[in-house]
Amino acid sequence: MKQQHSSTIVDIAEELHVSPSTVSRALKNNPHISQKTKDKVKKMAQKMGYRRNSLAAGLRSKKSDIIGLIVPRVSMFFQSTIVTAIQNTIHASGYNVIVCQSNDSVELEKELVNTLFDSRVDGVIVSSTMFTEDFSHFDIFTKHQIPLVFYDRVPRDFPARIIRGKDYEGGWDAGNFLVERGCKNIAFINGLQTCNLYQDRGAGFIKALEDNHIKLNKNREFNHLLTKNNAVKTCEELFSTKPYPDGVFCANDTTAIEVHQYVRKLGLKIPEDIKIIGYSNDPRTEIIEPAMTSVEQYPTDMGAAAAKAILQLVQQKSVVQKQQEELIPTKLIVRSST
Amino acid sequence: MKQQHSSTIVDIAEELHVSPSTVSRALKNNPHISQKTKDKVKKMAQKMGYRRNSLAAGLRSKKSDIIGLIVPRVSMFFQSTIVTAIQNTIHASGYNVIVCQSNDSVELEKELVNTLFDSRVDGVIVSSTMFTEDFSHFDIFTKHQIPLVFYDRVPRDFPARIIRGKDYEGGWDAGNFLVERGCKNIAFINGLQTCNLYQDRGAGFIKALEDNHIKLNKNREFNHLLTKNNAVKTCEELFSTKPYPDGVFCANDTTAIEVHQYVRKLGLKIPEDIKIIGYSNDPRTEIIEPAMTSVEQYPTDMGAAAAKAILQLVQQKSVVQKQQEELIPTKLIVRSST
DNA sequence: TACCTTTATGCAAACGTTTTCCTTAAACGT
DNA sequence: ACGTTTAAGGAAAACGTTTGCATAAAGGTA
Repeated sequence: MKQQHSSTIVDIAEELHVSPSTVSRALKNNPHISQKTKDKVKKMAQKMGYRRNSLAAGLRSKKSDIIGLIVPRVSMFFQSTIVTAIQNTIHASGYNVIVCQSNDSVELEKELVNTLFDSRVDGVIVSSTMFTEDFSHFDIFTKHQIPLVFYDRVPRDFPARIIRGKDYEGGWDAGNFLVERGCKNIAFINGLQTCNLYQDRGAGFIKALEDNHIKLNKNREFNHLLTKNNAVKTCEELFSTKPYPDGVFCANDTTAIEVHQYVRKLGLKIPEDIKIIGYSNDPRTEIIEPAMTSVEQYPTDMGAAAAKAILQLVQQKSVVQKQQEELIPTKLIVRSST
Repeated sequence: MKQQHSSTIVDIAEELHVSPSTVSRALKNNPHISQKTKDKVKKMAQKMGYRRNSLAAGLRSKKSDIIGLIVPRVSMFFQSTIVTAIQNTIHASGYNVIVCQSNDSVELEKELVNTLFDSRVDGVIVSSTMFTEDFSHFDIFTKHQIPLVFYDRVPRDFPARIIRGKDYEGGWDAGNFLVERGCKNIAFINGLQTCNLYQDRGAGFIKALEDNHIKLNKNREFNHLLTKNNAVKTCEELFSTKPYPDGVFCANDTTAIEVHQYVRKLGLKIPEDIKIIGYSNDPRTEIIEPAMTSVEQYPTDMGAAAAKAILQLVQQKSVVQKQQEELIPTKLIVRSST
């Protein structure tokens, strides 16, 4: 009953009185093998419960049919949607994905890079941590000709394919829309400036205000980790003195939701007294009341684009020499909060 | 510049005029190697940019230090939280995790089982699809002595470690609480009966009503996939005739939220006219207004338990012969919706 | 001095494939 | 009837480690 030793290509060969090479070729539908032999081999493989050892195969052939994926965390809506899209696309092409979470830790990210390299993955897709400014730990892939694609959180300058959202435009749209809706006294809660996302969203937002001849008061602008706790602290500061702002743009939805809850507790009416815009179109934004205006990033499209990019590079075994960007549009989803 | 050929243990050996075995042992801190040699080897490895080939190592040593994880989808809050917990715990013990999504497809699940086996993972953690009733495709692991742990969506009878929530108790608490709050005319929207979760939540819920001498009207009980669309359809049926139910228990939060929105559009007041309870304590439940009562499942604890279980089995190389269950408690989080 | 341990290292096989280079026999063309 | 092509398959090396066994040197003991 207990079958300790899983059968190998050699076992099948012996059973059938053919050579191991014939078995290997037959299983891979090599044209040099007759149909009759192929059938015979496959039937026996089936019967003996043969399963190929991909470690051995990968060692010899120098490819694993595995794509590595490094993401900051799968528990964020945007990222988990992307992971799903990537996995579906890649699996449909016969490759497998191994998903690793960096937990937004640069140290862990470096470790994961090494682990993936050690596993000899055929290609890598990365959305870096929020704190990654030096991307040199990814050099090992380019140095060894392993295709590399970044998405969303990406380096400014790195010889790789880059898929990113139009964060500048997303920020601009948010800023412009607040002004259009009559906001004069605007606050802006942005993320850490170590990350391209927040640099771009911020630059776009501020440009929109400038374009409308509105200036952003310096003490109405915040740059910090966009967590619940930080959002509350910022609210305490922001609403410690009147006049209150009449419009707030938050560079992520978690923050926007906290602000929303805070100002309602304060007795302010949304959108009459204050308008709020978030970023990412998280499912919570349409549940909250009044529903929140937010910037849609089309994560499914972004994931599919990243997957297609890596597949293309892997299949044609080419490594890009210089940065090559692809942009995914954004769209302001207008709801009751504005 | 372009370093095509990554250096191997043999390269280091030649450089240092020692044997490959010495290098191998030195790198793994084998006690038979002198400290001097270890230092020398490690320094050279570093200098030459050596990275071990884990395919080769795994092939020879018959272990990969990789734990496979099969989950239905990472985009659900409960699951993504668990994945994170599992990954953190396992990584801390020096193993790596490869995450695979079955997308709730039994076919894909079978494929993933094979892929993981082919990669010779050291152990496997599984939360099955909602439709998996026949678990025999997992036999390959037990047959080859590869430890296996199921969590959340688990088989009724399978020789493996099982970590599951107290769904029966969770259901009972929900039922009992609705009665306590005065509901007489109760509706129950449950998931597909192919899945242990919904069988248990259902059985517990109904038992609670029985214990309170309340009977559940058959046309107030639904069993279907718990999607948004289905929730709306069920609402249309449920609220097509009066009297409306005065309490609803939904076996997941997505459904509870849809019901919530539906009855508010209908002009009913929550909780005065109707009370609603969901399951899983999804972040959306505390955002929605009024905030929703829901059953907390402690996904982080469940993930940690699953990870510890597999690590223990892998490290002592033991395979369990008969089902062995560990239960994670649940807790009814009472909010304004009741 | 002879013998036994201990310590540090080398040798070579083994892991299960894939792949390069051959061999053989049959089929083909003229 | 001859050389030439084609089809089918085998032999053996190779991929980069790990590991059981052997060995040499150094140290300890009687």
